[in-house]
Amino acid sequence: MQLYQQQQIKIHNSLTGKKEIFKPINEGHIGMYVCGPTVYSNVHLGNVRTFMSFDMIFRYLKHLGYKVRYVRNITDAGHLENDADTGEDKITKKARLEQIEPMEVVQRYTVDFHNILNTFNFLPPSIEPTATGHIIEQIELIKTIIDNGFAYEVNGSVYFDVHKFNKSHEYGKLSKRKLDDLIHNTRALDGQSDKKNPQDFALWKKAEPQHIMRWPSPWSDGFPGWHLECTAMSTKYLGEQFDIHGGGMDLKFPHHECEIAQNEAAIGKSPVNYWMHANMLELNGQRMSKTTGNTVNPDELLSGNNKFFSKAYAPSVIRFFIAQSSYRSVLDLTDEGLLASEKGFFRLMDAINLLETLKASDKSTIDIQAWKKACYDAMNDDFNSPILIAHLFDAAKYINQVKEGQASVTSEDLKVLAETINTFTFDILGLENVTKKESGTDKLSGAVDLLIKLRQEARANKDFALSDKIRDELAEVGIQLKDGKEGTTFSVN
RNA sequence: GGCGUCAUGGCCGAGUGGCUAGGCAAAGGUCUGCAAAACCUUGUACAGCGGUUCGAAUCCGCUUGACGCCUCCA
Repeated sequence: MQLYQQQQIKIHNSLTGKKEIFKPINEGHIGMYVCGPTVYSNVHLGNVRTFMSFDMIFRYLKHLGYKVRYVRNITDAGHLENDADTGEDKITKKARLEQIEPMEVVQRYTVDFHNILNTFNFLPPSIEPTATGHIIEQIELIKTIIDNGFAYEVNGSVYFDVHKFNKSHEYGKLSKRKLDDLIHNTRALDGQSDKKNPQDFALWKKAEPQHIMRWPSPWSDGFPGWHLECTAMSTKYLGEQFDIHGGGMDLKFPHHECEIAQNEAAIGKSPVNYWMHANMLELNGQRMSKTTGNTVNPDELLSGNNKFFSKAYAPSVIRFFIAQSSYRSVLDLTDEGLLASEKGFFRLMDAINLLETLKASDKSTIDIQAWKKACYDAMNDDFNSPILIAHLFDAAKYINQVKEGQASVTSEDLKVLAETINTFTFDILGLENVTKKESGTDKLSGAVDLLIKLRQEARANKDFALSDKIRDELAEVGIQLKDGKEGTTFSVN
């Protein structure tokens, strides 16, 4: 019996705008695709937030016993800079700017991306395919769409015929747009386009002579269009229809809309059962933007080397901060917010670290099974991590109460409590117990225990000058002493 | 201009047609040699204006404001 057979998940489906009971296509198996980064610059913090949300979702689904194939692509083929035919590939542009090979740019920023995600304790996806590794699949997909009559070739480029598609299908159903509205609101393009209609989008672009990234195709030496790679790779690894497709809110239109259109045009089926969109991350109440300077890189946030934040924050603190809001809400990144989360985070860690010191009684003063169920209920409700965290704090309070002798727990319940809180905090939220030192722990705690003992003696002798000196100077090097009923413990900040 | 999302206490941030979210901050108390930590107690919030309802902050309409997409962007 797997856990998922006892838990019923609800997911907010962008397609319907409602929370729906989640039912995978194949029982016990889940296919999940998330649009990955374009590796032409350092990974964006907002990007990290989105992937972190899906990392948590991936972790929870796995915890429930599902066999999850999680595919997150790397876009390394570059997207067009604009609609015009003179549009330059983003990656090519950067390469020229920096006088290096396109694939060198891709390599550098792919490594950066992985480094950042590792720092944040991400689980790797099951498959991380690259767009350049799937050119053949994309060409085959274009052929099929042309054969089905939904694309046309002009001067070596191939475009998706949105108007024709819309006659038999519903273009815009994900983003709730009507083609008529789009027609009336499309700006006039500068220069000439080969497209029949401005709403059409490229499946294949003929490469200009100076364009370095290019592949042969039946139509021209060129490169695939913006939206094609995700369709090709999701179909290849997850099948024509799969369970969950995620990404940032800003990808809803046109990117995801076009993915649906490509799938329906090629295969005749809508590819995804549950579309999930993570909301935006703001910095001090405003969208992050390189042009206005209102932006901070993940490594700058982690190092504290930036002008927005008063200090460096541990990766788990940032993770905790993000988990304290719902993935569907706009989240405002501020120094105050991070400071508040940091305090809460360490309070939670301190409580968890007290678990092994708790003494069991013959009676529990809370209903541990009800608490455990509440944790699952929170995550089952569209992965509501803020509610889960509220329950974790309830447990922290309970742990402290038991420690203080104001509450009690049976050894059986203590086991359930410890197991559950560890599972949700570390396995599912992906937090790391940073107050526990990995190496040198024994030596450090041996030394601090000695100081604690000396301080005890000083206090017994009423030599408070000495005892306070030990306490205060330890605090200065980041070691906080905590006097409790059972003696003194310490934590390292 | 079009489409969409959202407006919650000092701050952050959930949720809900009638019953405590939670965190941070604040105040009082317990403990302590004094502190810190921990625990206990306290705050009665839901943009404005109408409407539906026995009852709405929660549903509907309008107004105002913020944000996203419509052009690469998670």
